Amino acid sequence: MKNKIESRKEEIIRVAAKLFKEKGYSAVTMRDIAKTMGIKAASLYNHINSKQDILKAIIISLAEKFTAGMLEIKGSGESCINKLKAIIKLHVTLSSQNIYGMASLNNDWMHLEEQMPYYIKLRSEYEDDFKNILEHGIGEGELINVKPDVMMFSILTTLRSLYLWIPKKEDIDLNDLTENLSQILLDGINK
Amino acid sequence: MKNKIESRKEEIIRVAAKLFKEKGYSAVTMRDIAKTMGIKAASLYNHINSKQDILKAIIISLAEKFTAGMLEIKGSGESCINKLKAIIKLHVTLSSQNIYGMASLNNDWMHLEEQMPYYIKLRSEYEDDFKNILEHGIGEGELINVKPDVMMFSILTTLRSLYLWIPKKEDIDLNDLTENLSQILLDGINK
DNA sequence: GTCTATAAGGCGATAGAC
DNA sequence: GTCTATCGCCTTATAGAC
Repeated sequence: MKNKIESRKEEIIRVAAKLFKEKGYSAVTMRDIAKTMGIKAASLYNHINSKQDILKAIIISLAEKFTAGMLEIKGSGESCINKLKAIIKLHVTLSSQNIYGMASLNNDWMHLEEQMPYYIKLRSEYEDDFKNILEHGIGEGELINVKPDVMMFSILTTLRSLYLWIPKKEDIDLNDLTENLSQILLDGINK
Repeated sequence: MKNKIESRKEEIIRVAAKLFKEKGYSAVTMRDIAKTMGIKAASLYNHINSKQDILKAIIISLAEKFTAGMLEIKGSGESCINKLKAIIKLHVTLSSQNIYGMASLNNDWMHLEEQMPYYIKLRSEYEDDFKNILEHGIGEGELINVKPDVMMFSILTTLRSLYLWIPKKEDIDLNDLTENLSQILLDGINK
């Protein structure tokens, strides 16, 4: 893990992501970002080329981390249930490390310009891989025989919303959360 | 159920909700709404007072429907599991009837002005009622003993995201969906 | 009820001084 | 690297003709 001093560009991206989470990309102005940093809007352009570049930096790097995580899980040779537990852990880890970025990834991707097709491709491939794991689990009798579409929707929307919920619990233990989520998502809540 | 002819005001709200789902409240202009309706932006102001009024009309009416539904479920005297099934059905029903409005309810509530505190109040009370049902279920041994916060988060985020998913399945049967979701959310997917 | 014209201000981005 | 000043465009909303 690199631990170098945060560059001005990195600071802009960090501050912007936080504001994007609160109001959304379109409602945040370059003047808002600059004011939060204590400088003038024009000064931002010495470090970034455009507002769009900030959004791109936030979303694409995060989407690629999910793709890399799924690639590893796919090739792990584990059982379906263990692969699903690994996916849950992947989402808890990346969401807790990038709470603000996750908001843009979920809610502001439609404001991407040149990078939109690339983002859509990564997301589609991720969902295909996820569904493939579920279909194998059903085929080999590990999972109940319910439509894999509905299963994936249910699990993935919960995981994608983690960023909304993790910051609220200040005393949260991420291992506990991963364990509780695995139990609830895989085994249900009915005794 | 009223079946009167759609007024111009209702048309504006319907068209706006669809655009808000695609790009978010802040990124949709009055010109966008007007152009979709085939009129000029200035003409919209003969039917509504402001852009903010449109958002208010979309979000508050929907939030109040959820509150009314929860009130009925709370007083039903059913078991915890049956109350949860009724909540799932409530979300499937309201989401399928208001796909575009659900997007604003989830993503654009932070752009409410005067009505924001009222919206926050309705949402908090809904979540408190939901958690209360879960806590009773745990206390009486109907549900497994996992943190009710995590349970509620998991179920409620899935239900709140239904609007993203229902329109994709053109041939969907809402009773099937309710049944599948109940099975997955309550009993899990692990065989 | 819709139009044209316009007010009053905010937007992203650039030029050039320091 | 930050500033002031500014450009050209877009924003919500209003006034008043038809």
